[in-house]
Amino acid sequence: MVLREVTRTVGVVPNAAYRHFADRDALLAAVSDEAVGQLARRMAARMGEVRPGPHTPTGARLRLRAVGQAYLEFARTEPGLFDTAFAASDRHLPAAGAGEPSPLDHLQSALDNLVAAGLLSPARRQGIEYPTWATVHGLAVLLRGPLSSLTDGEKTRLEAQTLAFIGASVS
Amino acid sequence: MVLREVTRTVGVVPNAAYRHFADRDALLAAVSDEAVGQLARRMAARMGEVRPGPHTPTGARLRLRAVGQAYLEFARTEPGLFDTAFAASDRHLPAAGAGEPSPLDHLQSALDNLVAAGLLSPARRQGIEYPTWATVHGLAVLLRGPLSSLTDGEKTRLEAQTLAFIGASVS
DNA sequence: CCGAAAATGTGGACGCTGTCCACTGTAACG
DNA sequence: CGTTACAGTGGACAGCGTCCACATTTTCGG
Repeated sequence: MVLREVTRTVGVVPNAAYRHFADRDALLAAVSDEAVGQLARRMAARMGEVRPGPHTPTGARLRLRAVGQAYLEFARTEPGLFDTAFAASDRHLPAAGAGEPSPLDHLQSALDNLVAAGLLSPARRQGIEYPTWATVHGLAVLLRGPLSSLTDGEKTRLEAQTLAFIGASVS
Repeated sequence: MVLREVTRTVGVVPNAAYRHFADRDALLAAVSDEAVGQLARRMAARMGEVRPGPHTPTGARLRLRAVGQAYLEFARTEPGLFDTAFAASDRHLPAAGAGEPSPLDHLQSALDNLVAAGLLSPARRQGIEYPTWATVHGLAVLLRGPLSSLTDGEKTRLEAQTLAFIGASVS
């Protein structure tokens, strides 16, 4: 339900796709990589909008919040890309080589800022990116699944509460 | 990739399924409901194993942990059912009518115990089931996706850290 | 106990999907 | 200009979910 659909919107016969992608999964993986990149860029943009310096307490806190907000915003405004990003790609873990920073990289640096600002002890910092990621990711998934019947207002409030929930555990 | 597969393992022609389910999605929803029920029962079982009383501080904390552990254990030992549970069902939100308690019901009561034990203020209790659920659910999803390459030991440690993460935010 | 009615299963077909093969057209370039 | 790589075409295949008409079994009230 993907390959033929893509070739159709491109206006080309299904087999033409095989000149560019090995199979359906390779096509999906390419879209997934693009989605991960978009998410990362959106995170970077939201972090860039924060005024206080990254090593000030408020600056660090606002940056962590910005990362989470960008994640949830992406999941809500680009549901298709969000789904695809987590349906196929291996690009979530920081790229071994160079390349643009992954979403996880941005989360890491936001958490490092909290440490630099003295809000998070290095001991608690250890490995906390995963519970943090899980919380935001889980909310994004639940909001598109079992909680999809909530109103937009309720969803927004829940997003705020969840980011506060993270803040309480992370400092 | 479901309907014909099921009828095949049952040893029956594909059309026979239509005597029992309206279509593929209805079949999937039925399996999903069963999966949600199994998850709920597993939670209840783990909570039942906790010795200290539900309204004692340790009892309340251990019950919340038991709920989370049951969730993560279910996701790891029954990946197929876990996926299906969240692919179709509407039975995650507490059943409006009677019926057996949903997974969310168990989480709610564990959180209520924390309040009764004096570990969680009623104000913070408000709506906290969703960030809590999101954290555990998100971890379960990430462990089967981007974090699937972790060793079993790393996964177990991460599960423990995540439950501690919740504990830090919930009390 | 029998016959009607309900429940369950069968066979064949349809349009859709991803995929393979052999073939055609077209652009690049020494 | 001719070769070579590249991109697209046409036809076919098996598998999927679904629909229809038909057969078989099970259940039950008179």
